[in-house]
Amino acid sequence: MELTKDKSRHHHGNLHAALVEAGIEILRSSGLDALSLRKCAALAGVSHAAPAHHFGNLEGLKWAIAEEAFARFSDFMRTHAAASDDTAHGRLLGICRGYLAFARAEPALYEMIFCLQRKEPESKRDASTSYSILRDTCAPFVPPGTDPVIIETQVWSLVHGFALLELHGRLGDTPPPDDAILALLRHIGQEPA
Amino acid sequence: MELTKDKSRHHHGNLHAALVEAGIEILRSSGLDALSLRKCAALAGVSHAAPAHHFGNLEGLKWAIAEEAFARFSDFMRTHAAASDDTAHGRLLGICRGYLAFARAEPALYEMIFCLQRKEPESKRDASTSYSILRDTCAPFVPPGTDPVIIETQVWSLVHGFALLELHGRLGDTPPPDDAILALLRHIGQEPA
DNA sequence: ATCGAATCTTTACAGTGTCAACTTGACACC
DNA sequence: GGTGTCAAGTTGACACTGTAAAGATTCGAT
Repeated sequence: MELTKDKSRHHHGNLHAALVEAGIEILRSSGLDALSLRKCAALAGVSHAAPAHHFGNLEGLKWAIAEEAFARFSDFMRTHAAASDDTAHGRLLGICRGYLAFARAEPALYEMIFCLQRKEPESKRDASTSYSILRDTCAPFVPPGTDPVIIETQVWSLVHGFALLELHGRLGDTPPPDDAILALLRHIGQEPA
Repeated sequence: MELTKDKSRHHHGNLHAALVEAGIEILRSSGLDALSLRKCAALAGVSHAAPAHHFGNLEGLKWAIAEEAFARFSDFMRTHAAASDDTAHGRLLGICRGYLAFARAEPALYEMIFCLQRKEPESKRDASTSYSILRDTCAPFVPPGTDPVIIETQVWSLVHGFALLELHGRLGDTPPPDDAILALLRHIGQEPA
């Protein structure tokens, strides 16, 4: 059951990473509610109070896990963007499909990173790279004189809302297909007729 | 501190409603994480195990609170819709503004009702009336031959995503104004150019 | 080799959900 | 009136949680 053996040594060597990996494992197998400091400690083969020493508290551990999760999340979007048409619209649809694919592939991870209340500014290496993907992909659709944040927030809101509604079972047993929802993005940046 | 006095009687009389009200009070003052069976019991002036007798478990209590919350949520949407232009677009913007206003006025309540994982089909009287408001308001925008669920999900996703992103602090200190985001809805139901 | 600091363990405590057994009260029935 | 029955709450217990304090161990620099 333990991910790391070698209980001989007092010092673990790389406990930080081991605890993050244990947390991801628990999230995957048992969901967000099952994540606890003590279970991570047990899975890493370490005493129950060790995680607090590294991360301060449970929220600290969650942010550490989130940092790793954001990296995988960005990869998902990049991969799906590369598999789409090499046009502005194709790339936009691509990252949206990647976004939704990640939410379905790693629901607990997805829910954790986005439902985690941000109190301090996030570290440079996690969410900001995901956001820069969004920003770059949205750039061709920003009309002159418009704040890019508006376009980015429209896209993000639509995809994020859809992902969460489906994840929480609000869309019933047969949610509408992704592309039907994403079709709204064909009008992104257009002036109203 | 207790909401209900009269500790003389063994039977409370209306403990169900009292516990729901206590839960709402706790959500308002201390947020979603602070909600617990025991605190509700204490606030209602009753023993710690009484809530479980009524609601089975914590999730049962949450669903009971959600039922009341959905009613207030529907009122919010109706009120804001009535205060908007009496056109199809005006009503659509109205319920969206009501949606966002509720999320800001009662963030813990909002987060609870929508992040609660649905396991059994919801009871008839709660979320379905909120959804029928959405359905009725979206009806004028459904093109012939299109599944109405698609239009409804597009609207819901956009507003829900925006509300949650703002609530969780993902949009920074100065989120874009509501109407700038909702402007995307001017194209709802249109065929792509 | 030694000292200090970082790392992890041990112990302890309060709060949580949940269960089983018990008590109290209300109500119908004879 | 007495009685049985059942729902409504209480009490006590248990396992689990986060978190803090204090002790043990190991690493690293001097």
